[in-house]
Amino acid sequence: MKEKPTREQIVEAADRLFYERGFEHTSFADIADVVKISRGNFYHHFKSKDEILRAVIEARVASTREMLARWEAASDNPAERIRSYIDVLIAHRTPIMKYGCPVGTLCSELARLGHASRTEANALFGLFRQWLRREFERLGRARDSDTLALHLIARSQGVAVMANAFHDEAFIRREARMLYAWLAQYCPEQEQTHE
Amino acid sequence: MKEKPTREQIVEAADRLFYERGFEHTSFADIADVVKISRGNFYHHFKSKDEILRAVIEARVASTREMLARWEAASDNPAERIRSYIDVLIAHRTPIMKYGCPVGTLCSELARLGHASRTEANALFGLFRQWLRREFERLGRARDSDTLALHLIARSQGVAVMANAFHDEAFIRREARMLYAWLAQYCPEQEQTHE
DNA sequence: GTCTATAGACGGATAGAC
DNA sequence: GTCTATCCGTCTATAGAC
Repeated sequence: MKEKPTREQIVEAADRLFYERGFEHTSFADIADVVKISRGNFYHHFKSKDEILRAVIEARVASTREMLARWEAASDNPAERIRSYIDVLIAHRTPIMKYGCPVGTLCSELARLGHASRTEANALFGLFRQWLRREFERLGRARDSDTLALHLIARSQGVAVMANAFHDEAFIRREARMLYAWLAQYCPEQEQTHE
Repeated sequence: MKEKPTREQIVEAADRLFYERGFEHTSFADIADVVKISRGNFYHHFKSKDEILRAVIEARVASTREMLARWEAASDNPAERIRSYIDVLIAHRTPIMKYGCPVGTLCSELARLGHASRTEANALFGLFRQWLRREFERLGRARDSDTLALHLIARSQGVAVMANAFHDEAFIRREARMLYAWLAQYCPEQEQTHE
Protein backbone atom coordinates (compact mmCIF):
# COMPACT_ATOMS: atom_id res chain seq x y z
CA MET A 1 0.00 0.00 0.00
CA LYS A 2 1.42 3.32 -1.04
CA GLU A 3 1.19 6.04 1.60
CA LYS A 4 0.11 9.50 0.63
CA PRO A 5 2.88 12.09 0.66
CA THR A 6 3.39 13.56 4.14
CA ARG A 7 2.61 17.05 2.97
CA GLU A 8 -0.74 15.96 1.65
CA GLN A 9 -1.51 14.13 4.88
CA ILE A 10 -0.71 17.26 6.84
CA VAL A 11 -3.02 19.37 4.73
CA GLU A 12 -5.83 16.84 5.03
CA ALA A 13 -5.47 16.60 8.79
CA ALA A 14 -5.26 20.37 9.15
CA ASP A 15 -8.28 20.79 6.92
CA ARG A 16 -10.34 18.52 9.13
CA LEU A 17 -9.06 19.99 12.40
CA PHE A 18 -9.51 23.59 11.26
CA TYR A 19 -13.10 22.69 10.50
CA GLU A 20 -13.80 20.78 13.70
CA ARG A 21 -11.87 22.90 16.20
CA GLY A 22 -11.20 26.13 14.37
CA PHE A 23 -7.95 27.51 13.01
CA GLU A 24 -6.66 29.20 16.13
CA HIS A 25 -7.73 26.45 18.46
CA THR A 26 -5.78 23.88 16.45
CA SER A 27 -2.14 23.53 17.45
CA PHE A 28 0.77 22.02 15.58
CA ALA A 29 0.80 19.24 18.13
CA ASP A 30 -2.81 18.41 17.26
CA ILE A 31 -1.98 18.09 13.57
CA ALA A 32 1.27 16.25 14.20
CA ASP A 33 -0.65 13.85 16.44
CA VAL A 34 -3.08 12.95 13.68
CA VAL A 35 -0.41 12.56 11.01
CA LYS A 36 1.86 10.80 13.46
CA ILE A 37 4.98 12.82 12.79
CA SER A 38 7.16 14.84 15.14
CA ARG A 39 6.74 18.55 15.43
CA GLY A 40 10.26 18.97 14.16
CA ASN A 41 9.45 17.11 10.98
CA PHE A 42 6.65 19.56 10.57
CA TYR A 43 8.82 22.50 9.68
CA HIS A 44 10.34 20.53 6.88
CA HIS A 45 7.01 20.82 5.09
CA PHE A 46 5.57 24.09 6.34
CA LYS A 47 7.44 27.05 7.72
CA SER A 48 4.53 28.51 9.63
CA LYS A 49 0.95 27.95 10.65
CA ASP A 50 -0.19 30.57 8.17
CA GLU A 51 1.45 28.57 5.43
CA ILE A 52 -0.61 25.53 6.39
CA LEU A 53 -3.71 27.68 6.36
CA ARG A 54 -2.96 28.85 2.85
CA ALA A 55 -2.47 25.26 1.72
CA VAL A 56 -5.75 24.23 3.35
CA ILE A 57 -7.63 27.04 1.64
CA GLU A 58 -6.07 26.11 -1.69
CA ALA A 59 -7.14 22.53 -1.18
CA ARG A 60 -10.66 23.63 -0.38
CA VAL A 61 -10.78 25.84 -3.45
CA ALA A 62 -9.70 22.88 -5.56
CA SER A 63 -12.23 20.49 -4.06
CA THR A 64 -14.98 23.09 -4.37
CA ARG A 65 -14.21 23.55 -8.05
CA GLU A 66 -14.40 19.79 -8.49
CA MET A 67 -17.74 19.64 -6.72
CA LEU A 68 -19.16 22.42 -8.88
CA ALA A 69 -17.89 20.59 -11.96
CA ARG A 70 -19.66 17.41 -10.78
CA TRP A 71 -22.91 19.31 -10.34
CA GLU A 72 -22.56 20.68 -13.84
CA ALA A 73 -21.88 17.23 -15.20
CA ALA A 74 -24.90 15.77 -13.39
CA SER A 75 -27.46 17.96 -15.08
CA ASP A 76 -27.88 20.48 -17.83
CA ASN A 77 -30.86 22.06 -16.10
CA PRO A 78 -29.86 25.21 -14.17
CA ALA A 79 -32.63 24.70 -11.59
CA GLU A 80 -31.45 21.19 -10.87
CA ARG A 81 -27.91 22.42 -10.59
CA ILE A 82 -28.92 25.04 -8.07
CA ARG A 83 -30.81 22.38 -6.18
CA SER A 84 -27.54 20.50 -5.86
CA TYR A 85 -26.31 23.42 -3.82
CA ILE A 86 -29.32 23.27 -1.50
CA ASP A 87 -28.95 19.50 -1.25
CA VAL A 88 -25.65 19.97 0.55
CA LEU A 89 -27.54 21.17 3.63
CA ILE A 90 -29.25 17.79 3.83
CA ALA A 91 -26.31 15.65 2.78
CA HIS A 92 -23.96 17.30 5.28
CA ARG A 93 -26.49 17.89 8.03
CA THR A 94 -24.58 15.89 10.64
CA PRO A 95 -21.26 17.77 10.43
CA ILE A 96 -23.17 21.04 9.97
CA MET A 97 -25.02 20.50 13.23
CA LYS A 98 -21.75 19.63 14.93
CA TYR A 99 -19.41 22.20 13.42
CA GLY A 100 -21.37 24.59 11.23
CA CYS A 101 -20.48 25.33 7.61
CA PRO A 102 -16.78 24.88 6.82
CA VAL A 103 -16.70 27.99 4.65
CA GLY A 104 -18.75 30.21 6.91
CA THR A 105 -16.96 29.33 10.12
CA LEU A 106 -13.52 29.78 8.54
CA CYS A 107 -14.40 33.14 7.02
CA SER A 108 -15.93 34.34 10.28
CA GLU A 109 -12.90 33.29 12.28
CA LEU A 110 -10.37 34.82 9.91
CA ALA A 111 -12.38 38.03 9.68
CA ARG A 112 -12.33 38.33 13.42
CA LEU A 113 -8.62 37.62 13.67
CA GLY A 114 -7.98 40.15 10.95
CA HIS A 115 -5.97 37.39 9.32
CA ALA A 116 -4.11 38.00 6.09
CA SER A 117 -5.64 34.94 4.41
CA ARG A 118 -9.10 36.35 4.94
CA THR A 119 -9.41 37.31 1.31
CA GLU A 120 -8.47 33.86 0.09
CA ALA A 121 -11.05 32.29 2.39
CA ASN A 122 -13.72 34.66 1.14
CA ALA A 123 -12.86 33.53 -2.36
CA LEU A 124 -14.51 30.24 -1.39
CA PHE A 125 -17.78 32.09 -1.03
CA GLY A 126 -16.90 33.78 -4.29
CA LEU A 127 -16.71 30.46 -6.10
CA PHE A 128 -20.25 29.53 -5.12
CA ARG A 129 -21.43 33.04 -5.77
CA GLN A 130 -20.17 33.13 -9.33
CA TRP A 131 -21.30 29.63 -10.07
CA LEU A 132 -24.80 30.25 -8.75
CA ARG A 133 -24.97 33.56 -10.54
CA ARG A 134 -24.27 31.88 -13.84
CA GLU A 135 -27.01 29.35 -13.25
CA PHE A 136 -29.50 32.05 -12.30
CA GLU A 137 -28.58 33.87 -15.47
CA ARG A 138 -29.39 30.73 -17.40
CA LEU A 139 -32.75 30.77 -15.63
CA GLY A 140 -33.35 34.12 -17.30
CA ARG A 141 -32.53 36.24 -14.27
CA ALA A 142 -29.67 38.18 -15.82
CA ARG A 143 -30.67 41.37 -14.05
CA ASP A 144 -30.66 40.07 -10.47
CA SER A 145 -28.58 36.91 -10.76
CA ASP A 146 -25.99 38.14 -8.29
CA THR A 147 -28.65 39.23 -5.81
CA LEU A 148 -30.27 35.80 -5.99
CA ALA A 149 -26.93 34.00 -5.67
CA LEU A 150 -25.94 35.98 -2.61
CA HIS A 151 -29.38 35.55 -1.13
CA LEU A 152 -29.24 31.79 -1.48
CA ILE A 153 -25.79 31.59 0.08
CA ALA A 154 -26.89 33.80 2.96
CA ARG A 155 -29.95 31.63 3.59
CA SER A 156 -27.73 28.54 3.71
CA GLN A 157 -25.34 30.22 6.07
CA GLY A 158 -28.17 31.18 8.37
CA VAL A 159 -29.41 27.60 8.41
CA ALA A 160 -25.93 26.36 9.25
CA VAL A 161 -25.50 28.81 12.13
CA MET A 162 -28.86 27.99 13.70
CA ALA A 163 -28.58 24.25 13.12
CA ASN A 164 -25.20 24.37 14.81
CA ALA A 165 -26.61 26.26 17.80
CA PHE A 166 -29.75 24.18 18.28
CA HIS A 167 -28.67 20.82 16.83
CA ASP A 168 -31.99 20.68 15.10
CA GLU A 169 -32.19 18.32 12.15
CA ALA A 170 -35.89 18.93 11.51
CA PHE A 171 -35.09 22.62 11.16
CA ILE A 172 -32.53 21.90 8.44
CA ARG A 173 -34.94 19.75 6.47
CA ARG A 174 -37.68 22.33 6.82
CA GLU A 175 -35.47 25.19 5.64
CA ALA A 176 -34.18 23.13 2.74
CA ARG A 177 -37.78 22.54 1.65
CA MET A 178 -38.41 26.29 1.89
CA LEU A 179 -35.37 26.91 -0.29
CA TYR A 180 -36.56 24.41 -2.91
CA ALA A 181 -39.89 26.24 -2.93
CA TRP A 182 -38.16 29.60 -3.14
CA LEU A 183 -36.13 28.37 -6.10
CA ALA A 184 -39.19 26.96 -7.84
CA GLN A 185 -40.69 30.44 -8.25
CA TYR A 186 -37.79 31.37 -10.52
CA CYS A 187 -38.14 28.29 -12.67
CA PRO A 188 -39.97 28.14 -15.95
CA GLU A 189 -43.01 25.83 -15.81
CA GLN A 190 -42.00 22.19 -15.52
CA GLU A 191 -42.84 19.23 -13.35
CA GLN A 192 -41.03 19.29 -10.01
CA THR A 193 -39.55 15.84 -9.64
CA HIS A 194 -37.25 16.68 -6.81
CA GLU A 195 -37.69 14.78 -3.51
CA MET B 1 -17.72 62.39 38.52
CA LYS B 2 -18.49 59.04 40.02
CA GLU B 3 -16.72 56.11 38.41
CA LYS B 4 -18.61 52.96 37.59
CA PRO B 5 -17.77 50.03 39.84
CA THR B 6 -14.68 48.19 38.62
CA ARG B 7 -16.56 44.95 38.19
CA GLU B 8 -19.04 46.59 35.88
CA GLN B 9 -16.25 48.19 33.89
CA ILE B 10 -14.62 44.80 33.48
CA VAL B 11 -17.83 43.22 32.20
CA GLU B 12 -18.39 46.06 29.74
CA ALA B 13 -14.85 45.88 28.42
CA ALA B 14 -14.99 42.10 28.18
CA ASP B 15 -18.35 42.29 26.41
CA ARG B 16 -16.94 44.58 23.78
CA LEU B 17 -13.69 42.66 23.35
CA PHE B 18 -15.42 39.28 23.18
CA TYR B 19 -17.52 40.71 20.39
CA GLU B 20 -14.70 42.38 18.50
CA ARG B 21 -11.93 39.81 18.97
CA GLY B 22 -13.75 36.70 20.11
CA PHE B 23 -13.74 35.03 23.50
CA GLU B 24 -10.67 32.87 23.13
CA HIS B 25 -8.65 35.50 21.37
CA THR B 26 -9.22 37.98 24.19
CA SER B 27 -6.71 37.73 27.03
CA PHE B 28 -6.92 39.02 30.56
CA ALA B 29 -4.19 41.46 29.71
CA ASP B 30 -6.37 42.88 26.93
CA ILE B 31 -9.28 43.49 29.27
CA ALA B 32 -7.07 44.80 32.06
CA ASP B 33 -5.53 47.19 29.54
CA VAL B 34 -8.88 48.66 28.61
CA VAL B 35 -10.08 49.01 32.19
CA LYS B 36 -6.64 50.21 33.23
CA ILE B 37 -6.18 47.89 36.16
CA SER B 38 -3.49 45.36 36.87
CA ARG B 39 -3.90 41.70 36.10
CA GLY B 40 -3.64 40.88 39.76
CA ASN B 41 -6.56 43.11 40.61
CA PHE B 42 -8.50 41.21 38.06
CA TYR B 43 -8.67 38.05 40.05
CA HIS B 44 -10.12 39.94 42.93
CA HIS B 45 -13.28 40.40 40.90
CA PHE B 46 -13.36 37.25 38.79
CA LYS B 47 -11.79 33.94 39.65
CA SER B 48 -11.52 32.73 36.07
CA LYS B 49 -12.08 33.67 32.47
CA ASP B 50 -15.14 31.48 32.36
CA GLU B 51 -16.60 33.49 35.19
CA ILE B 52 -16.22 36.67 33.16
CA LEU B 53 -17.86 34.94 30.22
CA ARG B 54 -20.82 34.01 32.38
CA ALA B 55 -21.10 37.60 33.59
CA VAL B 56 -20.93 38.88 30.01
CA ILE B 57 -23.65 36.49 28.88
CA GLU B 58 -25.81 37.50 31.84
CA ALA B 59 -25.33 41.15 30.93
CA ARG B 60 -26.30 40.42 27.33
CA VAL B 61 -29.38 38.52 28.43
CA ALA B 62 -30.40 41.48 30.58
CA SER B 63 -29.83 44.04 27.84
CA THR B 64 -31.66 41.85 25.33
CA ARG B 65 -34.67 41.62 27.63
CA GLU B 66 -34.63 45.39 27.95
CA MET B 67 -34.49 45.81 24.20
CA LEU B 68 -37.42 43.44 23.68
CA ALA B 69 -39.35 45.34 26.34
CA ARG B 70 -38.66 48.60 24.50
CA TRP B 71 -39.95 47.11 21.25
CA GLU B 72 -43.08 46.01 23.03
CA ALA B 73 -43.53 49.44 24.53
CA ALA B 74 -43.03 51.14 21.16
CA SER B 75 -45.96 49.45 19.44
CA ASP B 76 -48.91 47.23 20.09
CA ASN B 77 -48.91 45.94 16.55
CA PRO B 78 -47.18 42.54 16.30
CA ALA B 79 -46.02 43.18 12.73
CA GLU B 80 -44.40 46.45 13.74
CA ARG B 81 -42.74 44.71 16.65
CA ILE B 82 -41.29 42.06 14.39
CA ARG B 83 -40.08 44.81 12.09
CA SER B 84 -38.13 46.18 15.03
CA TYR B 85 -36.17 42.94 14.97
CA ILE B 86 -35.38 43.30 11.28
CA ASP B 87 -34.50 46.97 11.79
CA VAL B 88 -31.53 45.90 13.88
CA LEU B 89 -29.77 44.72 10.73
CA ILE B 90 -29.87 48.27 9.40
CA ALA B 91 -29.23 50.06 12.66
CA HIS B 92 -26.20 47.90 13.49
CA ARG B 93 -24.95 47.44 9.96
CA THR B 94 -21.52 48.93 10.66
CA PRO B 95 -20.50 46.66 13.56
CA ILE B 96 -22.18 43.72 11.80
CA MET B 97 -20.01 44.24 8.73
CA LYS B 98 -16.96 44.50 10.95
CA TYR B 99 -17.61 41.79 13.49
CA GLY B 100 -20.75 39.86 12.56
CA CYS B 101 -23.69 39.31 14.88
CA PRO B 102 -22.71 39.34 18.57
CA VAL B 103 -25.03 36.46 19.38
CA GLY B 104 -24.23 34.34 16.35
CA THR B 105 -20.47 34.70 16.59
CA LEU B 106 -20.44 33.93 20.32
CA CYS B 107 -22.64 30.86 19.94
CA SER B 108 -20.57 29.60 17.04
CA GLU B 109 -17.33 30.06 18.93
CA LEU B 110 -18.54 28.42 22.13
CA ALA B 111 -20.07 25.55 20.16
CA ARG B 112 -16.75 24.92 18.54
CA LEU B 113 -14.83 25.09 21.79
CA GLY B 114 -17.34 22.74 23.38
CA HIS B 115 -17.51 25.36 26.11
CA ALA B 116 -19.67 24.79 29.18
CA SER B 117 -21.41 28.17 28.79
CA ARG B 118 -22.63 27.19 25.36
CA THR B 119 -26.12 26.60 26.62
CA GLU B 120 -26.33 30.00 28.28
CA ALA B 121 -25.17 31.67 25.08
CA ASN B 122 -27.78 29.78 23.07
CA ALA B 123 -30.36 31.09 25.49
CA LEU B 124 -29.76 34.47 23.85
CA PHE B 125 -31.12 33.03 20.62
CA GLY B 126 -33.87 31.52 22.74
CA LEU B 127 -34.94 34.94 23.97
CA PHE B 128 -35.49 36.23 20.45
CA ARG B 129 -37.07 32.98 19.39
CA GLN B 130 -39.68 33.02 22.13
CA TRP B 131 -40.38 36.69 21.74
CA LEU B 132 -40.81 36.42 17.96
CA ARG B 133 -42.92 33.32 18.36
CA ARG B 134 -45.32 35.17 20.59
CA GLU B 135 -45.66 37.99 18.08
CA PHE B 136 -46.26 35.56 15.22
CA GLU B 137 -48.93 33.92 17.33
CA ARG B 138 -50.58 37.29 17.72
CA LEU B 139 -50.48 37.54 13.93
CA GLY B 140 -52.66 34.45 13.89
CA ARG B 141 -49.88 31.98 13.09
CA ALA B 142 -50.28 29.82 16.17
CA ARG B 143 -49.55 26.65 14.21
CA ASP B 144 -46.20 27.63 12.73
CA SER B 145 -45.13 30.51 14.96
CA ASP B 146 -41.96 28.74 16.06
CA THR B 147 -41.06 27.81 12.49
CA LEU B 148 -41.47 31.42 11.42
CA ALA B 149 -39.50 32.74 14.37
CA LEU B 150 -36.60 30.39 13.74
CA HIS B 151 -36.73 31.15 10.03
CA LEU B 152 -36.47 34.87 10.62
CA ILE B 153 -33.55 34.49 13.01
CA ALA B 154 -31.78 32.20 10.57
CA ARG B 155 -32.24 34.70 7.74
CA SER B 156 -30.76 37.44 9.91
CA GLN B 157 -27.83 35.28 10.85
CA GLY B 158 -27.16 34.52 7.22
CA VAL B 159 -27.18 38.21 6.40
CA ALA B 160 -24.75 38.90 9.23
CA VAL B 161 -22.32 36.18 8.11
CA MET B 162 -22.28 37.32 4.49
CA ALA B 163 -22.18 41.02 5.31
CA ASN B 164 -19.21 40.30 7.54
CA ALA B 165 -17.43 38.39 4.81
CA PHE B 166 -18.08 40.82 1.96
CA HIS B 167 -18.46 44.13 3.86
CA ASP B 168 -21.43 44.85 1.67
CA GLU B 169 -23.82 47.45 3.01
CA ALA B 170 -26.09 47.39 -0.02
CA PHE B 171 -26.54 43.67 0.53
CA ILE B 172 -27.74 44.25 4.09
CA ARG B 173 -30.26 46.87 3.00
CA ARG B 174 -31.50 44.65 0.19
CA GLU B 175 -31.95 41.63 2.44
CA ALA B 176 -33.70 43.74 5.07
CA ARG B 177 -36.17 44.89 2.40
CA MET B 178 -36.73 41.25 1.42
CA LEU B 179 -37.43 40.43 5.04
CA TYR B 180 -39.94 43.26 5.36
CA ALA B 181 -41.66 41.90 2.26
CA TRP B 182 -41.54 38.37 3.63
CA LEU B 183 -43.12 39.56 6.86
CA ALA B 184 -45.82 41.50 5.03
CA GLN B 185 -47.30 38.30 3.57
CA TYR B 186 -48.19 37.17 7.10
CA CYS B 187 -49.86 40.44 8.01
CA PRO B 188 -53.57 41.08 7.84
CA GLU B 189 -54.46 43.69 5.23
CA GLN B 190 -53.30 47.15 6.25
CA GLU B 191 -51.35 50.00 4.78
CA GLN B 192 -47.60 49.43 4.92
CA THR B 193 -46.16 52.59 6.36
CA HIS B 194 -42.77 51.21 7.08
CA GLU B 195 -39.84 52.82 5.30
C1' DG C 1 -7.14 45.71 63.42
C1' DT C 2 -9.81 44.14 59.70
C1' DC C 3 -11.75 44.32 55.19
C1' DT C 4 -11.41 45.54 50.49
C1' DA C 5 -9.30 47.24 46.29
C1' DT C 6 -5.15 47.39 43.78
C1' DA C 7 -0.67 46.09 42.20
C1' DG C 8 3.01 43.26 40.76
C1' DA C 9 5.85 39.16 40.80
C1' DC C 10 6.05 34.19 40.10
C1' DG C 11 5.06 29.46 38.19
C1' DG C 12 3.23 26.13 35.22
C1' DA C 13 1.57 25.14 30.86
C1' DT C 14 1.25 25.65 26.03
C1' DA C 15 2.17 27.07 21.47
C1' DG C 16 4.71 28.69 17.68
C1' DA C 17 9.22 29.06 15.42
C1' DC C 18 13.75 27.28 14.30
C1' DG D 1 14.89 19.12 21.00
C1' DT D 2 15.18 23.91 22.38
C1' DC D 3 14.07 28.64 22.77
C1' DT D 4 10.95 32.33 23.39
C1' DA D 5 6.55 34.44 23.98
C1' DT D 6 2.12 34.38 25.88
C1' DC D 7 -1.34 33.42 28.91
C1' DC D 8 -3.85 31.71 32.87
C1' DG D 9 -3.94 31.43 37.62
C1' DT D 10 -1.82 32.05 42.37
C1' DC D 11 0.60 34.37 45.80
C1' DT D 12 2.16 38.16 48.40
C1' DA D 13 2.50 43.17 49.36
C1' DT D 14 0.62 47.73 49.90
C1' DA D 15 -2.77 51.41 50.76
C1' DG D 16 -6.84 53.30 52.48
C1' DA D 17 -11.63 53.07 54.77
C1' DC D 18 -14.06 52.01 58.65
